[in-house]
Amino acid sequence: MIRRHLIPNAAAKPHHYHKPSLFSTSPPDITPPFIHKCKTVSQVKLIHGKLISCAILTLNRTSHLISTYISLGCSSSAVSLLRRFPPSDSGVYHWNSLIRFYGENGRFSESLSLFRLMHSLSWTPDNYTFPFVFKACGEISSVRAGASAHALSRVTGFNSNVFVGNGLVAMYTRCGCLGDARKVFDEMSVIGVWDVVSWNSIIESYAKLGKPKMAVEMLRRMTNEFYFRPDDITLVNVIPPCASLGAHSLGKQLHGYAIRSEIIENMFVGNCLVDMYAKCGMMDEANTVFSNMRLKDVVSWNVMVAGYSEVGRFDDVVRLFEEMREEKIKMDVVTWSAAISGYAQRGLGYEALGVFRQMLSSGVKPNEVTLISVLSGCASVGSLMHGKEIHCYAIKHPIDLCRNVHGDDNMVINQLIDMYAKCKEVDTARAMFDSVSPIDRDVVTWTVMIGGYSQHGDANKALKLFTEMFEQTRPNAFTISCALVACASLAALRVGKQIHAYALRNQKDAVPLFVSNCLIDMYAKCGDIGKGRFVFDSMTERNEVTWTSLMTGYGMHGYGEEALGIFDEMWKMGFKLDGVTLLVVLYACSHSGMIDEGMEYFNSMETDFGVTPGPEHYACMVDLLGRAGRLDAALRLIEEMPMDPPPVVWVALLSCCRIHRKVELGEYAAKKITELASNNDGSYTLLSNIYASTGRWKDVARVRSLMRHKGVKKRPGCSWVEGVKGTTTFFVGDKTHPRANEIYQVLSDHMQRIKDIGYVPEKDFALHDVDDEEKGDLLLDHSEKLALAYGILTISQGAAIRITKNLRVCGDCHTAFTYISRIIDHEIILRDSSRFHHFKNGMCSCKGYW
DNA sequence: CTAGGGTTAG
Repeated sequence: MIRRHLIPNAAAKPHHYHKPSLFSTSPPDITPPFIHKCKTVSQVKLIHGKLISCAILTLNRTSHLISTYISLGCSSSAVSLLRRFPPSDSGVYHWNSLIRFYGENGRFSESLSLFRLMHSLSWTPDNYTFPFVFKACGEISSVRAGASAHALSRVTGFNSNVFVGNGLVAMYTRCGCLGDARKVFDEMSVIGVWDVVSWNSIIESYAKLGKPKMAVEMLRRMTNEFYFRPDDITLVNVIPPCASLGAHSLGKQLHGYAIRSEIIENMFVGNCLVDMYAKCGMMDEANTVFSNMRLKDVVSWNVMVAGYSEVGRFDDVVRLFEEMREEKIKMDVVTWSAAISGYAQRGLGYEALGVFRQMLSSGVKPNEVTLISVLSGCASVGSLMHGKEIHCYAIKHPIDLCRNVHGDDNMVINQLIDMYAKCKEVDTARAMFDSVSPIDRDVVTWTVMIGGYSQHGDANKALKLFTEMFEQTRPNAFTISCALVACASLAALRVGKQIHAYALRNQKDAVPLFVSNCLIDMYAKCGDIGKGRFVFDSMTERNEVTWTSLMTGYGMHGYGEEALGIFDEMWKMGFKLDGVTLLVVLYACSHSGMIDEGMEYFNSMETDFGVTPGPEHYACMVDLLGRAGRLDAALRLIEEMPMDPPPVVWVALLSCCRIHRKVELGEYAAKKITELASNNDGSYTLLSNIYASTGRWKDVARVRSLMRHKGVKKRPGCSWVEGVKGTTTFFVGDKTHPRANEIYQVLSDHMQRIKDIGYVPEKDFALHDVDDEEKGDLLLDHSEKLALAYGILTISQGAAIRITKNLRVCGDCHTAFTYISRIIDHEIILRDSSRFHHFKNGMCSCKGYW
């Protein structure tokens, strides 16, 4: 009390202080504006100390001190000052400032700690406190803290404040609690405190938490029932839901409203509109909005790029990309990632890699999305080396293989598994798959591995994994289609049917188009083209792949007319016909012996369909002509090729030489294959068989020894037959089956019976797999014959016997099967590496073209 | 002294 009136001693002034003016005066001059001029904490502390020593620390002065401390970020001093005072209404302001200060600096946990401290010191938060607190809870996604603050706001009666209510809705949204957000929103209506922000917040809730329909519905109620005028934030919240719903007419209305209300000037609204039109595939409209935007940022460009990329207008993607460079738009990680992914998705893997390098040199840091994009580029071109490089990059840089930008996904590791599998390193892929603990595997992890096995590894392993998967998770449409591909390659009709049934049982809406396409392919490759047609007929939507799949099916079953019919229809319907379509047509002609038609299509490829023939088309034509015995024409075609003939073309010629026993031409073709440094195991076997068929045994021995010398391994032929209890596989001369004796007995019985009706073994095929002289009974050993015998033994009368062979069927077996089909009560459906043969009543559907 | 915003992927 006495010291209060003491005058500060001027001599106490610290000599090192550079602004003596502050201290050259007496206490009454230390006024608030003066204190606020302090630029450093130490200045404030000096004044603080002075005031204490003068005992003139009034509440009023303290208040200015506290706010100065807070504004300078020295919250500890502010807190220690606040703790000295009993709670008061005016003091709450300082707590609010403190809590806000931490929030503004992203220190949300500390913000909440202060709130708890304040509460424990018996201060009562007010309507300003809660919004800061809820914001902090939302930012750290803590429903616990949020809900307890919510409870406190009820106790204090501040929950009827519109700011508090809006803060709550936002908080629950950020915590992912849509129900709670909606509850708060509804409670607010009871006390009638809604404002535009409340509506914006609840719309945002639905938009962010995956309920676009409800977001749109809330917009309707906001405008139609409660007559609120949407503002720029409303539009930014509701246009993305329109985009994801494909609701372009509502989007257009909002666009119109934005123009009338001049909200269109807001760049964010513009970006949303561009994105909405782009996602609805309306690139012209998107471009109009984009061009009319006065202010654009990198996002405006990004959404345009993404839009063009989505609809496959890749030239426009590149154009925009170049324009961005010219206009010096600073590209961000999204721009680069989108460009990389655009290239990768078009199969332009090396271009994708090039863009990735440019990105690195531009200094923009790649993120998870960038890496998966560039990895998919590596996968698309099968570049293992680059893929490994990216893998190393991911390890060396702070990129979490098991986290995406949202922190909840295995994107990078899944993409790595996919990349390794597509680069034919299936075992490496599997090792990575195994390194992900089962609990962390998601449906994509399983799908890429199953897809890897079904396309580049062992389809049996794919199906095994598919079964294992059910222990942990359920397949999606992508998984299903991968499994169907595996069934198709194994001709596993039974499993294929089960998967088809599963897809039908578990469909939410319709079976997706691409799954149906896989089904057609699966049924066709499993020998049931009728069921493939059934799937085709029951589809409500078809694309070029659908039509091509059915056409391929008809082609490989020898239904040339039907295949050509499909092709004509496709053409009439205006489908884009590409190299693949044409190749399928040519093969259909080849498999049905339609030489003239094939020639006609081939000759008019460029003029009528605008497709330049590639090496595969030439190979197919060589096959077509050669098979028909027109080997000279085939050779002429090769010589007329505008490019250097690749090995496939010569292999096709060689295999025709085998059929027609043309030794010299065969040798010529084989020489070409060797010159092209292609160690094709099939070509050696073919050549050796040509020599064998003409009795040139020394040459046979020479080729065999050459193969041994060069380490060329002949792929072992094997056949499998689908039975009730699963699939049984036979190799050449296989005696490992428990019922081997019975199988051989059945086989020799049948062989004897067909000899009686005119079958003569074609001995030269015996050399297919052996190199000793015992040619006699060896024909009996062929895997397809063993499979057939097993089928006769186990499959019920009248049912088809379905056999699949990994190589081309041997000529003698083909003849034998034709005879056997006369004496057994089964249709024999044989799939070899090139097509289907349906043997029935002494006829084969291939009519000799195989 | 108070709350709310866009884009990229398998």
